[in-house]
Amino acid sequence: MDDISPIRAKSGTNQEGTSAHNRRVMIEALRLNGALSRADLARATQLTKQAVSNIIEDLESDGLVVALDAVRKGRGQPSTPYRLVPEGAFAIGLHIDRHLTRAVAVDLMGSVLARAEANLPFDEPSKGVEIILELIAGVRRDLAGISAQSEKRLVGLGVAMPGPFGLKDSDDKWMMPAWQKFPLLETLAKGTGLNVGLQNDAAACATAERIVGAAHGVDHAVCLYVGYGIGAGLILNGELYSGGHGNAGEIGMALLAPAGPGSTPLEHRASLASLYQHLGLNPADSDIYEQMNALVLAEDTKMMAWIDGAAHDLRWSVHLIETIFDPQTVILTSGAPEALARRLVEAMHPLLPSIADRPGRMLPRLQLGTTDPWSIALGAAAAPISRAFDPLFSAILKTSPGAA
Amino acid sequence: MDDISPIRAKSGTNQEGTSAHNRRVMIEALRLNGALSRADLARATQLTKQAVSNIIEDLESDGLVVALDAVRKGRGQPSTPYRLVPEGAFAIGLHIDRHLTRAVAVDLMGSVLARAEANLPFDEPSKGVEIILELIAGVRRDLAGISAQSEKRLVGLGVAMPGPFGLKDSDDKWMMPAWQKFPLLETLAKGTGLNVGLQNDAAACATAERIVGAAHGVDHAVCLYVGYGIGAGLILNGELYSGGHGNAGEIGMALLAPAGPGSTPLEHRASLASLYQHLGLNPADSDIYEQMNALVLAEDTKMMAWIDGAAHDLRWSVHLIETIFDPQTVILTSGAPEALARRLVEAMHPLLPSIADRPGRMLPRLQLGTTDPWSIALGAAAAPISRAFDPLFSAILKTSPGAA
DNA sequence: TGCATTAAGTCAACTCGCTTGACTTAATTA
DNA sequence: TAATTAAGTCAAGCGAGTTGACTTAATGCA
Repeated sequence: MDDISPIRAKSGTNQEGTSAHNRRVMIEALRLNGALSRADLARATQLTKQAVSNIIEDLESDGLVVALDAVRKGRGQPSTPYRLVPEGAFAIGLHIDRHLTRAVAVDLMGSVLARAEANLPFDEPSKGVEIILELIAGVRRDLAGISAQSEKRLVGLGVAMPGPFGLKDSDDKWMMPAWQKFPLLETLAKGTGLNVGLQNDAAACATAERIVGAAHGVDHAVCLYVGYGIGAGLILNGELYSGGHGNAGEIGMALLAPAGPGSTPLEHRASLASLYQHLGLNPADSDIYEQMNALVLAEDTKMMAWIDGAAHDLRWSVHLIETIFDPQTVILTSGAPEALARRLVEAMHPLLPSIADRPGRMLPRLQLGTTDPWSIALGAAAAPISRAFDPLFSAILKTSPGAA
Repeated sequence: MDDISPIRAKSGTNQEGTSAHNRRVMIEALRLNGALSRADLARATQLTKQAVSNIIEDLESDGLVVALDAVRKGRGQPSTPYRLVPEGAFAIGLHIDRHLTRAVAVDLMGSVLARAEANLPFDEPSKGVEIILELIAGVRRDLAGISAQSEKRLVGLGVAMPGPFGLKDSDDKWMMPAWQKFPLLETLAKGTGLNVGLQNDAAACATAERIVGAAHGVDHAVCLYVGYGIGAGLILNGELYSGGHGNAGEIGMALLAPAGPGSTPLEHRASLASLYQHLGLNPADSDIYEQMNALVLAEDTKMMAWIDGAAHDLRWSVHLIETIFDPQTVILTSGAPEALARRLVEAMHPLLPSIADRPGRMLPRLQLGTTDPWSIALGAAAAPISRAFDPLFSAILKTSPGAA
């Protein structure tokens, strides 16, 4: 953000930027529409048939798209649809949580091809990094067994971990203080030789919903993630928004009232950490997931009470989010078992009135997203893919580091 | 957003898009840095000297920039700095409020060159539009007296009025129901022959702060506007964010608590409307501004009580905004007298803790912005200028309607 | 059966805007 | 006075989308 030079200016662009943008537009169009012919693409992108032909030829020789069988649909020469090749690119995603870390390998379409997990020492990042590097190496080996070209086509490593990042030194047990100070990204970049990017867990969840979930093709969506903490992933104008310092959406610390006894952080009321505390569960238990599921299915009184309490605050969070962002939809995702997340969404209804309560809505105001515990790692992996292949403003600029 | 064609895709770009982007980058660089030589611009934008030379030549012949005297600064040939020409473009801004409407003409630098105001019938838009068209015509005449080329260089008409827009039919007295239904933009477009754009008052305020105020050159800022209602103008990634349906930032309807007795819209506690009600003032009084000012200067008990109450809720609003957006700064602007706004900002301190409370901050967490009652009209006028001259993603696309 | 119609896709020449590298201009410094 | 440094220009080059004519291959109608 802060330039070394005192002159502030955006970067210019040239034909390379044009070409990069158009390639990305093609890829996005194929991702959103499944398969399209060159003529379809030309109409949709407003480029000429010839320009599209050249770009598709390039993409095909790069192994990113393939032709399908020609289809006859009425008069005229049959069209040849093209679709993305899943094996056209791969990425590694890493999800670091308090007690556990997960790594996945995904392809261009966001399918998970390999996965691995391991326990993580909460307070010893230097040991933890070794475990992580081993985990990543394992996933890479698995991936290499699936596609011989995987290493060449690996576009990066995405890391997701609980935020917020870069605050004052803090010993807040909600965060992971030892990890906050450790030079994680540099170490991982050295250890893997890959481009490394970081986002918080909620942002990763939103990225996952955008590539393969409920936010696919939606340009304005907010993804509420109820994990150990709670956060919101913001998709604004079709891009993830990270704020001035990368901490946008870190609503766990949001106070529920301006002052007085109700002035509690949201995280203390509506997060799995608060649930564990309420129920006296130990988050380090290996069967914690099953314990929660059983309690929900049994309609355990204390569980139901927590759900009602959390729903009360989440309902209002949705109201505030709608009021502030005017999104097309809000998606609730969670690291909790699906039955629990479903009960939570049900308990949040009826929603509070807001500007989202408008005529002619296409999407529901609130929907249940994924509850797959691997989805954050998936979202982390989707981030480098998105950086490399989605049409972004930054991708046209001369300083753009991304490749496509 | 919703295409007629079932195929969804972004538009491609070509050399025209490249050129348009680079022109805009030059203009923005000159706006942010005052005056720069071609060599400076080449370094800042990462374009070649030659490319910059050609673009500057074009801009000069278009009357958008002029050369200043050459400056010697060390070895080498002296550089010739260029600066923007204020008379390079003009725009009209219109601020429609409940009882009053204001029109201004501004130049490329955002200086107000002409202004006019009139009372407006609250319930009769068809009569109101005639008044408005007359007002605009008057401002245009004044502008033509200042610059002979003004008509040729008029890039558009920006309209700001209280939102939210496009909701269910409502007779909420806080809104302007008759105006919501009236085809205002079409009528104004026909009546003036100009491109017309609409934003809500808080967004206009943020646009004004960005072009000539505290948000100049800041890419992540939120502008709280305390007017008859209350709203937030969101500047994210250097662009105004409007949400999925143009109502982002309409926080007046945000409930202050999830349920129960405290569940009041923010607008009922922290807006000038609530102040008028609290003090028993009549907003239609012509000297309402002076009345408020006198009460603040006299430290009137009821006034101070309102300030304390509003500050209580606003302090918390700032906390939530910081938590959700992670902006570089929050700017409080108001249609109230400066003394009142200043007291309000003072009463909001100390601010609540949030992620904005970080080490190494450059900008204050909260600052007082403009209290000029004309600033919304100014912001409305700045919008078409921004659309036409700022580097925007949409400006590189083939469908881009803006001119530069 | 045969020909007009329609649409996908290609060919080759063109244009536009940035790039390249050498060159000119004009100042400072030794 | 000559070397050095930096701004800015010149002219050829190149890459990517555009243009318009052409080819290919279906359908539909007589």
